[in-house]
Amino acid sequence: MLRTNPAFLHFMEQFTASSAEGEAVAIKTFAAGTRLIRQGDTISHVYIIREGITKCYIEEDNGKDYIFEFLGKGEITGDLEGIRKEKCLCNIEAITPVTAYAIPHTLFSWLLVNNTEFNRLMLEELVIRIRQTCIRASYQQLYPVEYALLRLLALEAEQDIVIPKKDMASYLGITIRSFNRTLKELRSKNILDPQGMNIDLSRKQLEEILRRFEDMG
Amino acid sequence: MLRTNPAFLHFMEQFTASSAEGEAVAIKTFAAGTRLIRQGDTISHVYIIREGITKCYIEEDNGKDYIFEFLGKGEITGDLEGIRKEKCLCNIEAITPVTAYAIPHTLFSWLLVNNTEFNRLMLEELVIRIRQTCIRASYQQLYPVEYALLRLLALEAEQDIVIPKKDMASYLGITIRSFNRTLKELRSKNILDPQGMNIDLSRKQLEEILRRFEDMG
DNA sequence: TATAAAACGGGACATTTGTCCCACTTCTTA
DNA sequence: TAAGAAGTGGGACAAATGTCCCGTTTTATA
Repeated sequence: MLRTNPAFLHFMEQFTASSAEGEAVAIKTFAAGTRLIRQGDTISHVYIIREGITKCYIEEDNGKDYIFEFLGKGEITGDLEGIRKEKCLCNIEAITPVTAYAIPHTLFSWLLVNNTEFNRLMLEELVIRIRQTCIRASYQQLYPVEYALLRLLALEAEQDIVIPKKDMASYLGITIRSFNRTLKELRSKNILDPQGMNIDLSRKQLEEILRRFEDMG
Repeated sequence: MLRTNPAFLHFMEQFTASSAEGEAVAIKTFAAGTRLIRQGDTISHVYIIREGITKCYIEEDNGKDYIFEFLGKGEITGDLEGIRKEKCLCNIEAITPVTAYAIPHTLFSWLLVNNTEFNRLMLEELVIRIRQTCIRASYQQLYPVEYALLRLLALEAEQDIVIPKKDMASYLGITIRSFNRTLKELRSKNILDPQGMNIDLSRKQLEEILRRFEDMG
């Protein structure tokens, strides 16, 4: 759920410090709640997050949001639009204060062609993104919400970040009402702790429950 | 829904015809119903479809399928696994007889590094795939099935291909029962023709109906 | 051509999810 | 500190979707 890319971050640190072209890279800061990128806009920079957490989401015309990922250190965004000049697909919104490298499209394109390492990092990043998006789209479509919610809470516990409830619901593509209802059911089954939304099981027990969903739906 | 990539196909035709390295590329044929790639396998080739149509889908442990795309001429598959050596994410199954270029991973990697055009084509392909997957995941999650079904039927009419009902349902991530029910509702609203599943509206009328969904859900 | 196998279409019912609404808390800020 | 705004949690009902099942039609094949 919170993607990071240490290799990309490391590359940028090196690149800005040691290369002449690195001077074209600016560092921008964004307050929590502001957007790095606005869906539908045409942009001229690619961002690589240096610090902070953002959410990447589509706002549908009916007013609902669908969050794809939370992006942290080293994640790149605006890259799709840098590679194929199209309007921005998603909103990228800071949910904590964010600082990011801003790379002009000209430099971005130049790096893709002239820097093998950068090109490689970009390819791998795109591949990871496709894999994760596909895996999630599939199980959110084919398993009950309870299953997806448990997986989400497990991830949240591993990385210890706190995501607003509203955003978790949007990540699952459901309403807050459904989200709350499912939480309550999990509590009544003693899978979550009585008040909060923490998983009240050992890793092993959790896996056993997830497996049960998978064995027969 | 049926993705194709003429530029990729064209590249392969040129490459196999004119380059020495092209000799490493084999042409394989697959009967309808057989798989080019099996989910979970480790593979050593990338395929580019020369002729025919395949479906790209994940089989979940609970027995349900989720189809991401139907892939036609010029589409590449096995590329994710060629870039990052991981187990296959999806099944690729021929739904018509298929012939495809089979490119060994060694050559694939070599092309990515040494052939700027190929690298470029690959980047663009990945970007397109991400965009489409994201867009679809979002609206399938946030709009009623009726909306997604209409969009699907509109696409099917444009390209004129026939997809089995079972597969259309899997593409939408729903059961055949729900699929039939929705068809019936659309017929009773005179949006589809009385017997079949063809859209019985002008392009304009259809867009009007889709817009209504988008304006308020 | 006869028969089995597969696809099709839909009724009846259960489950899941959304919508609407309200009471209660918490947070702003005038 | 009071008043309004925003967030929380959940009841009641409506709508959407899945499950199970059965009779019909189409397709494949012996």
